[in-house]
Amino acid sequence: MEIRTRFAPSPTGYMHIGNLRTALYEYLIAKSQGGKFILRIEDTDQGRLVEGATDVIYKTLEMTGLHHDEGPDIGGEYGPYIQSQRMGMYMDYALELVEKGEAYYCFCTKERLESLKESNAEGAAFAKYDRHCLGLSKEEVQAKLDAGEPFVIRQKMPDTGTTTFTDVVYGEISVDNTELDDQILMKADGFPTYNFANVVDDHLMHITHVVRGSEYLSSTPKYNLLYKAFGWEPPVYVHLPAVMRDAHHKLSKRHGDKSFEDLVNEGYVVEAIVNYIALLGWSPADNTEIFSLKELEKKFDIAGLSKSPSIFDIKKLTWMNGEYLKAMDFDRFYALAEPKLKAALADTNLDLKKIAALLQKRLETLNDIPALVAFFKELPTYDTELYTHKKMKTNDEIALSSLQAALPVLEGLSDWSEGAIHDALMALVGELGIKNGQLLWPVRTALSGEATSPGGAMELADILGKEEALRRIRTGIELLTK
RNA sequence: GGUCCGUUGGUCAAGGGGUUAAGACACCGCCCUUUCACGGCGGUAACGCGGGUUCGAAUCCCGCACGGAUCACCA
Repeated sequence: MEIRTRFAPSPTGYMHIGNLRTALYEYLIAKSQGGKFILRIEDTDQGRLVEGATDVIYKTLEMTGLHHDEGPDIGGEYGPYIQSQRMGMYMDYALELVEKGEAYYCFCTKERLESLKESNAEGAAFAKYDRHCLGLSKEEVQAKLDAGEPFVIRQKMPDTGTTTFTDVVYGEISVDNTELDDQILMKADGFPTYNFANVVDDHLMHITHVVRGSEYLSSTPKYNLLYKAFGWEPPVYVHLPAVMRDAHHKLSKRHGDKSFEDLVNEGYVVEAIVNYIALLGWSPADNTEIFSLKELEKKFDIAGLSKSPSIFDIKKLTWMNGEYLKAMDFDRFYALAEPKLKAALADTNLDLKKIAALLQKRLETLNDIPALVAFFKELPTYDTELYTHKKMKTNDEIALSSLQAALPVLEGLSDWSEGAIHDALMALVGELGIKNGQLLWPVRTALSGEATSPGGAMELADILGKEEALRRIRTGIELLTK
């Protein structure tokens, strides 16, 4: 049987990391078995509708490579794939259940339900519906219907026994049927409740594996009973532990946690984000950690899913991002870095590619670029203490004489290339009989004005160009002469 | 409160009766090096608690504690 999974997000305007991980696993469960991954937009919460929100979903799936096989934008056999366009069909299904005696009309007012809860007493937050309307005769129901009384349709739960289902990650779970409330299937406005619509949609779309957050674990018995009431084959359930911000809170946009697009804007590469979240709640049979989506499709196995929540660790993502940056070919890296470099180094004639090449092995995120390259544009004011470096065996005095010796040598260079600069400076080191660092550290410092820089003396001199490099060395000599 | 679920280093996690309890991130140290990085090598650090079962328990069972989820005419 072909595996079919679905991603059913609400269009909220951004892609939550937890949702993206759910989508990833749904995609992988299907694709690792040659199945289909379906997109269904659950937009029935009119109050939460956000302009352009569905585009965010399409765009995210596109960027991450989680291509769906069926969906609102590309169609498919079991549409429509937008829930708000399916609204007409649910009442018939609910009525079918009423026919079968698996559901019943309820005319109770909200006020009555309210008072029911209040009378429930002793701190118990939960009150089951008292089935006031279950005993209504056909005639009574018809009379109320004819009178135009508003109604809902409730699922009739079994009075006895237990409902058991097997979840792929959590194992066998049983619940006493007396725990189950006669939940509402159709609301008074004629629309289905989320739970009901979900079951009907999943069945109609031939979804074989329902993959969702573990918060649905406790309502799954009701889902299963619904399938049973219809005489439908229930799906395989795969409940996923939450992605947490810390030990006590789920990741949430409202509390300032980053969405997928936030991370992208902060300079994280899409592949690294996907790679990292794949590992939040799942681990491969071997010990590898870095893999592409394609590799994941081969490697993925439901057995590697874990039961306990995992905390999103931005530090590890950051490390992984650096790994991706280092591993990608230079052209791609340059394409990503160029906009940042251009912005940071506007109005200069610097060779951006050379700078990018220096940067590639030292970056963790693209957004680190501006701070790392600012000195190329303008020499920062710096303290001469920078010239003192224990390991390089330098101090102000040595730095001054080194810079003074280097100046004429560099001034006399006609070929201003990294190789030529290298040869000239190394020759000078030999001539002076000092250690490499005693010449090169002061030069690097004078050129950058920073304690650390992407690249050493020769590289910086080359990129800055003869005129600017010499100017900075003279500035260094001046500072040290005071 | 009822019900359901979870608990291995700071974090992600492997391991499912016998292990010196993997690996990765982070942190620390050393090496390499013209800085910083990269790279290499090494180090600190964990089975929530209490009972059982067993020759032997991180692993199986039962309690407990702690944490989370859920209990809408929301999705």
